[in-house]
Amino acid sequence: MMLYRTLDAVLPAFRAIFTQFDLTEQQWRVLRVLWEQDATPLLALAEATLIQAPSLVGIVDRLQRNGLVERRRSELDRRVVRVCLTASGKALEAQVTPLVDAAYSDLEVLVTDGEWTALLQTLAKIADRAKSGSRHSDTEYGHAAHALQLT
Amino acid sequence: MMLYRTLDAVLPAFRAIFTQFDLTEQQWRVLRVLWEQDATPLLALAEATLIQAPSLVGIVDRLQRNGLVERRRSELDRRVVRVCLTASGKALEAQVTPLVDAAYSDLEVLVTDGEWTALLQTLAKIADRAKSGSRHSDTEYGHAAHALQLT
DNA sequence: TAGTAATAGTTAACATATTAACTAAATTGA
DNA sequence: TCAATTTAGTTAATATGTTAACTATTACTA
Repeated sequence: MMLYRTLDAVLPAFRAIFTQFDLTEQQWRVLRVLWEQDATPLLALAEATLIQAPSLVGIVDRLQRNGLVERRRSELDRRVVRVCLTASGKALEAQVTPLVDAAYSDLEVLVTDGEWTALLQTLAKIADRAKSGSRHSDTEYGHAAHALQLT
Repeated sequence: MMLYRTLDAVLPAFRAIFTQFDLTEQQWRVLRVLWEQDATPLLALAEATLIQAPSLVGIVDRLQRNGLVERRRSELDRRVVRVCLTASGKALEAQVTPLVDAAYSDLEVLVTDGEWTALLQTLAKIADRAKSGSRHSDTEYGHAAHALQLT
């Protein structure tokens, strides 16, 4: 899959940045959301980062262990756990973001503006339509419905 | 990253196929290569599947445990382990491939031919140039060289 | 209002990714 | 020819992905 090959080529540059701060790519994805909206409930964080809840639990565990975030149980709805930045977690933004932005800029130079917007549009289109197509397989018919859809 | 969102939308349709045959996506990627070129050395398999060797060891372990492949040590160069299909492994191709091809066809319908080829070309361009760019960071300079490159 | 269903988060079990270190076998070069 | 290096594959340690099941709360409904 070409998507994999592209990720495979692009990610190392970003990982090189993250390892300098003892972060993983996923941990950065979580922090990036929190830098925008602190105190996000865990499930909302899962949706925003495209990381499923069970994975996120471990990621937040490790961020917490490293003193970058903390969990706070909501008083209004005691099922909700809000993930909050600590002082160190907040401070990290100023260090990491410039490097990541610069790496993005390096990427954008590789293709023309037109190619870039066309790429994002096509990917968005595929993601959108593929997702709505696969929703039907979430019915009680399961695999059978999906197999039918393929023929 | 849009690439993630796209994979996230596209992969479930394929996974639904694989689970019917007790396969994972990675196991299928390995089989797909073997169906083209049986008896492939493990490291060559790693390169062809974009799966790193340490991951591949476990994947081949499980394929072997399920009776789909077997390991054969080369006589010419006794370091080399060739991964070979068993009869069941070969038989699986006729079952899985049609379903996967159909799923691909479903995807191709989502966008025009022009968008599709433009997408692949742009991704290939990015993958190619990003990879050659990051090769420099494999020098003795390590992170330092990379940080410089970013400024 | 008791009983049931839905929701938020977590745990469990297994498969995979990533980096470093390690073994065995081959290759190289003084 | 033998010591140093390289190569193929593996192991180890840690982080993440995936699915199912489970707990604690809250919301819904007869």
